[in-house]
Amino acid sequence: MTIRLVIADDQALVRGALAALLGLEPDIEVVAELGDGTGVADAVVELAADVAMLDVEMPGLDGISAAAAVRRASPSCRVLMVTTFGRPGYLKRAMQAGASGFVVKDTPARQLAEAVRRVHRGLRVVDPVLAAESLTSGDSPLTEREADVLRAASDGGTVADIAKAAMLSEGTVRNYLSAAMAKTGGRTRAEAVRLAEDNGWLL
Amino acid sequence: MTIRLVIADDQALVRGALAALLGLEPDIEVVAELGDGTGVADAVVELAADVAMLDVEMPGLDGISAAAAVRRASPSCRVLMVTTFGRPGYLKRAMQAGASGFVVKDTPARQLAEAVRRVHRGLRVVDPVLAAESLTSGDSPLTEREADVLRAASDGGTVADIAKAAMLSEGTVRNYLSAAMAKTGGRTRAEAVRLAEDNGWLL
DNA sequence: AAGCACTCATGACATTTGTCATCCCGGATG
DNA sequence: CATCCGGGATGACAAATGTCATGAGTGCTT
Repeated sequence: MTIRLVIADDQALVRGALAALLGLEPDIEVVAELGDGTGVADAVVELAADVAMLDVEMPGLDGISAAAAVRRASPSCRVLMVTTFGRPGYLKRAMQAGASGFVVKDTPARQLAEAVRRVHRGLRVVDPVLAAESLTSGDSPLTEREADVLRAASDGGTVADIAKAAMLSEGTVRNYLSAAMAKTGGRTRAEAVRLAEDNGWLL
Repeated sequence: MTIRLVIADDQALVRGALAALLGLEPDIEVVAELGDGTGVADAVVELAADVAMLDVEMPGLDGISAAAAVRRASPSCRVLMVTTFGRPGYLKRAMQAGASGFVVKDTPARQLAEAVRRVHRGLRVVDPVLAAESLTSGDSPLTEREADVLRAASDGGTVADIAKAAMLSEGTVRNYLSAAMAKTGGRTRAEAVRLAEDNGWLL
């Protein structure tokens, strides 16, 4: 009995290559390839998939939300997250969303099929390096608004821009930015954005 | 007679998957997989490769430099660049470095093998969307130092940090930043960094 | 009911940025 | 030879940013 696998990744090249690689395994059958997160839950139900392999960074519905949707729609289907960037914060969020595994894209290719089998068996698969980082980095210290403001600041606009985007007064924006800088340890707005992003605190 | 292909990409998962996908083609033989750009030229010579598939973003030697190295070491070997981000500036730089093709990672998987065959035949393969963007975006307006300073600014440090990193006076740094902001159209330092990065003007 | 954390806002203040004029030097380029 | 361009620097000035104290309202705990 083969493992029925659904793959979702926004980069078509990666998605296709991944499907080809895993399709070679005799015990794995790739039943669907999606380019974004929106249709994943439906596909899992419709095709009675056993495992869903999801990229964290995707247009439309992101991987974390898609994972939660899959778990809701089909609790018997395991979720394996695959990501380009090993942001510590992502790991915890993904696990809370019901993922069974979390690997980064520079893990050796042969380990991937094994990871799929493990999560299918109900085991958890977590990149050990990432797990360690996740423990040291801990939870996000940012409040929702602080994260919102940092996100709005991430494309480099002025305080006025951010205030407009977040529907806040300029003074308030500066306060939140100041708080975010203190909590992240950044000395400038841009540094705070970078640090928060690297930790996966901005979603 | 098969096409002897060398693949270099820093993400092991992608690299392996790509190799698996292309290895399925009867007329393509993957003779080497590398994780960075440093050994590519040597590998191409040693293995008498016909085509080198290189990622632009790699640790150590970047893809553009690796492409130039390959062309120098073995002019008969064609280079196909593959990139995650469709930065217009990369395209021109890659072509100037001697690449024959340039595709982004979200092109359909089946077109990839065809792209390899095309560059092997001596044809050029360029993502049409990217080609158009490249024309509108044009050359980098930044001088070398301006780009240096922007790069140093890209991790969010203060003017003092940048000055130290670039061995310049703080006033000079501010002048270069000001010039870079004017040329990129950014209204803040961070925005200028983002715009320059998006255009592929920072390497 | 009191305490606490989060949200939103002002106003005042010291720094930091961004802008501009101006200078010197060296290498192209006319 | 003169001129222009890039690299490097200084000083002055206006605007933006970062910091802090303070206040008020909401909602959740204990």
